[in-house]
Amino acid sequence: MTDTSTDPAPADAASLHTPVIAWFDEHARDLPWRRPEAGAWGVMVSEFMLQQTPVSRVRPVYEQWLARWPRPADLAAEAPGEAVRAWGRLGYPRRALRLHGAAQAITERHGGDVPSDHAQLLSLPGIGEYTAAAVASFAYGQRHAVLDTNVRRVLARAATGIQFPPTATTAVERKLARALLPDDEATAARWAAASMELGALVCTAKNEDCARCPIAARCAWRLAGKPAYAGPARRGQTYAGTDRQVRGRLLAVLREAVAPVPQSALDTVWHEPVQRARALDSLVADGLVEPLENGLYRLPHS
DNA sequence: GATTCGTGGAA
DNA sequence: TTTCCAAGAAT
Repeated sequence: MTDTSTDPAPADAASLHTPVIAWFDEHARDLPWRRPEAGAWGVMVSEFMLQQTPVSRVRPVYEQWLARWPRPADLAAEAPGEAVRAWGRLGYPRRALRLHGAAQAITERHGGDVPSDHAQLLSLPGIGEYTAAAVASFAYGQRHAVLDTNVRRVLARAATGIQFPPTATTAVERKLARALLPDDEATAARWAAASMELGALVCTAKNEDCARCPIAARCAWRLAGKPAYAGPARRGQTYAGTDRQVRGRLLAVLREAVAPVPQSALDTVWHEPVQRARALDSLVADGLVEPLENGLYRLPHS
């Protein structure tokens, strides 16, 4: 072993927490779902909306939702189609359906309060590994490894020394995240939010700003000379011409409509009849569109 | 484990 | 203009 006593310390757990949390105290964005009045329901709604959708687009829709449905029971009492309509253009509208379903489950099984138990959260529709940990940590201050794309990138760089984490979360990443979790519950929750914010604002996927990073001196990736990503090519997602685009156009028509629309109104959104029919069928299968007996279509009423 | 599922802003 | 990618989940 060579003498590395003059080199910066490697990124062990304790040396990361303090500077990252201190940075967070100074630079955290004032987001509505971080305010105390948001409550667990506000945190949960924001987490659904933030799944693959940027903060800037979520913010206005979030405000509308919380004003209209301040508690889970308020949303649960609505037709699911109203959730889909209010989802607007956030994308991935199945999230709206799942959030509505989660609100119903909370109303029926949890007395109308967002559960604090991780396993109970995980059992709700639309809540997976990340969101369950996020709600438990952000809303209830619990100690969980919150592994979103930001945290995974921060850990990949600071601790592992690679530019990007693997495509899907691995067991190795989970183990690392747990090992780096502060022992104290409140500190762990703070660390989760802080490390995520660092990835969102400074340690970004493109154009990372190491000059503003509180742990740049201990970052394994930077110390290694920031080697380029060596893993498999991350194939870009084409969109034009896909079923997803057709589904999006079909649903846009139904969101704007105040009454059920005829087939002919849906036919105008796409020229190719086979793909058009396949997309509509898939929307019906997903429960996002409700076909009526008279050949009309609408957002789901039940 | 690989695919599918929207949308729009920025580089 | 094209490409990247943004607090993932479900299958």
